[in-house]
Amino acid sequence: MERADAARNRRAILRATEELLSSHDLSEVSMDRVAAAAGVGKGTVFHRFGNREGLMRALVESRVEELSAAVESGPPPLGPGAPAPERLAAFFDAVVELATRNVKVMAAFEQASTDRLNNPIYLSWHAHVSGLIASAAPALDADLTAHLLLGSLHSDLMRRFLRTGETHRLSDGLRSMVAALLR
Amino acid sequence: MERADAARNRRAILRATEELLSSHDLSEVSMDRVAAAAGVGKGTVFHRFGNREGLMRALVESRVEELSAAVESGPPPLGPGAPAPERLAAFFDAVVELATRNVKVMAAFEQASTDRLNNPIYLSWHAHVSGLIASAAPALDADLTAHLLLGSLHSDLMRRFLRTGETHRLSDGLRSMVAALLR
DNA sequence: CTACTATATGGACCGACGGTCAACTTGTCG
DNA sequence: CGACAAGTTGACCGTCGGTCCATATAGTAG
Repeated sequence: MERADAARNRRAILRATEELLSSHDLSEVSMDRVAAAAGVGKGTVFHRFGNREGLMRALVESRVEELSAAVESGPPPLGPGAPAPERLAAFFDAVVELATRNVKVMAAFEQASTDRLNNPIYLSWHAHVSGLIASAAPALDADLTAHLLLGSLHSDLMRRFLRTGETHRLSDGLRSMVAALLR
Repeated sequence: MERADAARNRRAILRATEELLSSHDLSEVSMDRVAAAAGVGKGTVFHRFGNREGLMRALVESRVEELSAAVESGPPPLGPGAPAPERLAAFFDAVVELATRNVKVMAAFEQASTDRLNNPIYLSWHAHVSGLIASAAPALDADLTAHLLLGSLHSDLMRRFLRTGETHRLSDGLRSMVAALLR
């Protein structure tokens, strides 16, 4: 069990990080500043989250949970039940939507990651996409194709299209890419 | 004109960086170490290349020149003359080959870049790919599609497939992706 | 309420980093 | 050769992520 004060601080730190990220440039959000903004000592931040990557991952995870649940047991087409191509399209729509709503957080996590291909979030997304591709187009190299598709979704691109408000172009483009691959 | 000693130092620095990158982990290649390995003062490195990103860019540029020349005025299918779909396939083959032969350098540049979508190398590659897509498949969002394809080629993925010696899977996968899109 | 313990806390401290700068040296050219 | 532009240098700077341990406190058993 986590002590009550520890839980309170964890929430305060996550909230402070989020707030700093939304109002400042990524390079200005240091661990010291996070601690100060959360009103705790720097040691506490590291005690709770291990390191910068851990903090950013926790932040991303809090945003991703909902999507994971919807994918695993929500209604089609995102959840189980719909044909693979439709599930794929729905998944990428959802990811783009999620990512554009949280660009700053995603960028922070991306930058703090040492091992982008092996973090739990990427792994679960890759497993999902790869599985769907394998069942919809057995002739494809599903594992690799999933990597290629997910690789397209980096935060720089998100920012570019978010800045001009054209996030629909992103989803549309990905949709037609998926469609073309599965044809 | 660049003075003789300056030119000599420039070459020494580039050579030292390359050597350090190939024999050490990326995180161990600091500007101090580069200077020491090149046998020059730290100030010289910054005087020549501006900052870390500039140094890494110069290193990448030296590897990329040949490809650029081949694309602009070499023989088909890489150079002008061949149909757009074949030029595209040839281009991605060449980029994968180039990138796998220089993973460490590409990774170092990628990590040091503040602005991945706006550096000169990315810009020229994007212009090339985007132009070919536009002429081969006018119905596509060429600009975006080029970003998506190029986004797939990050150094983490390179490393993954290089480690197991399966770089051909990368080229094959990209080829079929391009083929599917232009079909 | 008290005593005890496991857990949490904070901030001084650390080594390393990228980057600057002013004093100094050296190549170049008339 | 002399003079000046160009290049060189490494001590120095502020900041960063991360550690450590003396101190404080929540939770619990008696």
